[in-house]
Amino acid sequence: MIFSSELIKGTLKTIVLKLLADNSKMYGYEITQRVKELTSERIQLTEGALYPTLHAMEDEGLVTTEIEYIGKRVRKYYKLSTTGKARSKERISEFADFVETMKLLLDIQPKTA
Amino acid sequence: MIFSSELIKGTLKTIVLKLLADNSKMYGYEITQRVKELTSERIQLTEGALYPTLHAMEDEGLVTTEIEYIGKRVRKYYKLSTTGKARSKERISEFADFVETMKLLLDIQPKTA
DNA sequence: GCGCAATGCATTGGATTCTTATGTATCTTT
DNA sequence: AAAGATACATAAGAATCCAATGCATTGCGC
Repeated sequence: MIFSSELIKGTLKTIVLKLLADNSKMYGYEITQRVKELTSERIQLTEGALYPTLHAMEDEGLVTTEIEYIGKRVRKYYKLSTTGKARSKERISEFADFVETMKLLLDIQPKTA
Repeated sequence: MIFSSELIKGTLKTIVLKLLADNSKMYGYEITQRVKELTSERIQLTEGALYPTLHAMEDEGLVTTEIEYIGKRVRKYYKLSTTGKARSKERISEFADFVETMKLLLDIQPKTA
């Protein structure tokens, strides 16, 4: 089951920030694959959404980039700046709070694992 | 702290469906106030977002409406149709699954209450 | 009784965000 | 040699939400 894209809206930046916080550097395609893998294919980032977001994050100063060549193929790595690391923590904790609020609102019971 | 509207995106319909599932009938303004109250002001639905959504839900057959007059003032009640009730359950459970997936992805620890 | 805040409906313009489609190029597998 | 995976990118359009605005009624304070 793939989540309706409606739900995922607004979480893309948070997801990217988290992955970059855990991995010193990643490139765009790698991010899409990692998310697919980590979520058992339930969240699929499209490149049309991801690249503009990464560029915006660069403009905002949240990430820096470096180009590598794998053979003749270009690979553009992104890594978090200091600001980006702080932003990452902020967004994740904001999401956590949001989830708690939504759970109360929707009467969602904690999973008995 | 008010959640960044970015996060709330995509959850509006789910919230409305849940409130209508719990209350046999509600009107627009009441929904905005109830959400504000239930979330300690952290989620504030704007009317510009809510009314178009309610109208869309009516077109989709998820809700039916009835007009009441309080004095001379119009009040438009919304109630869930059978389809709407089913949709409500679907959306809430989808959100619950989404949250679990995101928690894994973001390494969010369950709150020790 | 007058003004302001609250109640209650609604629409519009704009911003933001994502999707779909397309484009280019290289590398790997069959 | 073709097909699929890797890897970048943009552009047009849809969807969704926000801020602003408008109208009308009701209640409260002074």
